[in-house]
Amino acid sequence: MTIPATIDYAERPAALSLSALEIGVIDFFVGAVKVLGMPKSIGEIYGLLFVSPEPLTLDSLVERLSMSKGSASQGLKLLRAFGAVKAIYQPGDRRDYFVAQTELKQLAAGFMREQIQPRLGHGEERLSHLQGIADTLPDSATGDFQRDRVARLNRWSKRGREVLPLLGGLLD
Amino acid sequence: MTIPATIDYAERPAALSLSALEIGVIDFFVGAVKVLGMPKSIGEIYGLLFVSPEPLTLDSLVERLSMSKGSASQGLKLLRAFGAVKAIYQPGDRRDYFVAQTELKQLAAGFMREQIQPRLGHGEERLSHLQGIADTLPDSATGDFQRDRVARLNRWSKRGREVLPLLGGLLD
DNA sequence: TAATTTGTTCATTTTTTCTTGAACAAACTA
DNA sequence: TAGTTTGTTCAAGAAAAAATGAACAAATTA
Repeated sequence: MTIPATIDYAERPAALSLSALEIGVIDFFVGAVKVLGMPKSIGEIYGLLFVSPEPLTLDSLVERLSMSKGSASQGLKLLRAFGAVKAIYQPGDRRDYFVAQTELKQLAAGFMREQIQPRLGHGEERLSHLQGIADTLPDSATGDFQRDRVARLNRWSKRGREVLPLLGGLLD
Repeated sequence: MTIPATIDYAERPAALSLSALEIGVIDFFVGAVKVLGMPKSIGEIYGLLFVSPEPLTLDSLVERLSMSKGSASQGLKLLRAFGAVKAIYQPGDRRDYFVAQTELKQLAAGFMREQIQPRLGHGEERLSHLQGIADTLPDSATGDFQRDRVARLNRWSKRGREVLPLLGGLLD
């Protein structure tokens, strides 16, 4: 298929342009990952894989999203760690092909495991350190107040550990 | 109480230094607000109010946290919008005094209302736009696949609207 | 073996977000 | 009224996060 001489391809280099639906879906996921505090490139990659009926290679993501190879590689790495994307084998082709994993429960579990749990762990450590300090506080009004605050933090933490696992059940 | 001449107060200007417990609690909240995607200053302000037995003025926050008046003012504004901090009236003093609101359920509700709900609203809009595009897709394999994807997004959205309100109940 | 394809890593640049501080307004006080 | 205290806003600077692209490694092919 040849190209009419009147079109200026300097504007949009070599990329196969995205359809309105693709743009819309990508836009949706870019917004979603922003809510979760992740970079836009993650939403772009996942979004395009999510609407694509066939698996895509790293290079096709780079081309269609006009994104650097570095970003695409890093983004896919993270998405695989989440279990949000998986690589599939295509016979007779050395390249990796990627597809979106679309089970909401699984996506939530991956996000929890990779992003939330590690940080909560730090919180627990800090909390036991705090408990140590609280135990040495003088037996004054201020000391009592502050011990009470630390006790409250411990209740929050306990509540968090009880509630988070229930979320999985709500998403099946 | 006088100050031994050997200590160099040039390092830490005029601020009343923080106790180990205060530092620990602030550190805990700085970590927590990071998880929620908020600036560290928010965690510092809330943390100090949380451990303080008596209400604090804007100026005392500025001084004890070595933070600019602008940050403190902006931070308190946001925290009040969340319902995480409230201003209380002190007779005979023109200044505002602030205390931390410490009901977990209420904190979660404020976060939901101010940070999450508005962004979910945008998502809903985008989604109905997408549905419009999906309806015009040709009756091909690709069209069917992509309509299915949009249908899946709608199910996710519906599920989200069902599940989020339940969270409040888990935190009482 | 040399050249090519595919993908990763990471130092640098770009972009975004946060903080600061000065200008301002409102409420009080001398 | 002029001056002070208290708090807000916002432009500009600083810091943090994300994207880029070039160097590299591994696997493959000629």
